[in-house]
Amino acid sequence: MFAIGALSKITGCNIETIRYYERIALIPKPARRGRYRVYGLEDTDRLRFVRRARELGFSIEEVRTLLRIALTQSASCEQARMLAAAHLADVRTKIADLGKMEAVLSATVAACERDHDDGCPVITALSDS
Amino acid sequence: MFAIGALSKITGCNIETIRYYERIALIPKPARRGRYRVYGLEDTDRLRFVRRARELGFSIEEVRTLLRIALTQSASCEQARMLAAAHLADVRTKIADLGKMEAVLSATVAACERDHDDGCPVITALSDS
DNA sequence: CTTACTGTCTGTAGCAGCTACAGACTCAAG
DNA sequence: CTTGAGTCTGTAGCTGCTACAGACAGTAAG
Repeated sequence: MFAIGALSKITGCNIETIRYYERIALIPKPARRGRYRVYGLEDTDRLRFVRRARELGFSIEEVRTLLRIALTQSASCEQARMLAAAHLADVRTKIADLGKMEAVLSATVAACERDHDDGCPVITALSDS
Repeated sequence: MFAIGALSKITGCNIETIRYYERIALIPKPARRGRYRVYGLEDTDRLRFVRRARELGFSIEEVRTLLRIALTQSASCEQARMLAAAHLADVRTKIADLGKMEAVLSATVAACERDHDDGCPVITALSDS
């Protein structure tokens, strides 16, 4: 049994964020010793789950769903896979979008390093009609 | 000279967004005919500039700086390049982060498609200590 | 001329997902 | 007894829009 600061250190999750997750009921309200929150191993596991899912880019609502799936006995694998697959597609789209940005940016920066005599290529790239 | 709806269509920028950009002084306050905003070609150029910069992922503050650079005679190429290069690095970091997510996600989804007999791999990946 | 419709106006509130206070309190060590 | 670290609640802020509500302007058809 430990306080919020310890939980924060263990999980690498900001104290304010932990309280935020509690407020939005992503993690359950913990027991109290006096007015202080006290946590146990289950809380650690749960928060770690949340944090990992967040690190993989799942939205809060998706994490909520994943938790629901994880906590039911009948652990609906199908549902979890669907969710993860949809999110994966999302991530791939984002990578593609960023890839396009990267291409344009690196080209313009390179052009700017080569010749910035008649107008900055960076500015030109944004101004061209 | 045209109204905000036309500007929106020309630039592909949402009406509400145009007004938002005006409010935060990213674009100048346009002339008015009665209470209606009227725009000209300069406004179109400026908004296009903003929109392009945003599409390349520059933040509002970065766009502001880019505009300042673009609008000064002495068009500091160096500054623009620095900004773009910094942003490029940022984009690359994001791509790398998303790439890591993608790897984990695709691996787990694939595992889940293969065998979901003893526990869903998706859920397990999030739960493992 | 009236009616209807479309476009525009201002102002404010909401979204995600935190983060950052202020100001009060509790508790253990020195 | 004091000091410092940790914790508490509650609220406001961040980015970059987006979505209303409720009013008004301008045009076209009947």
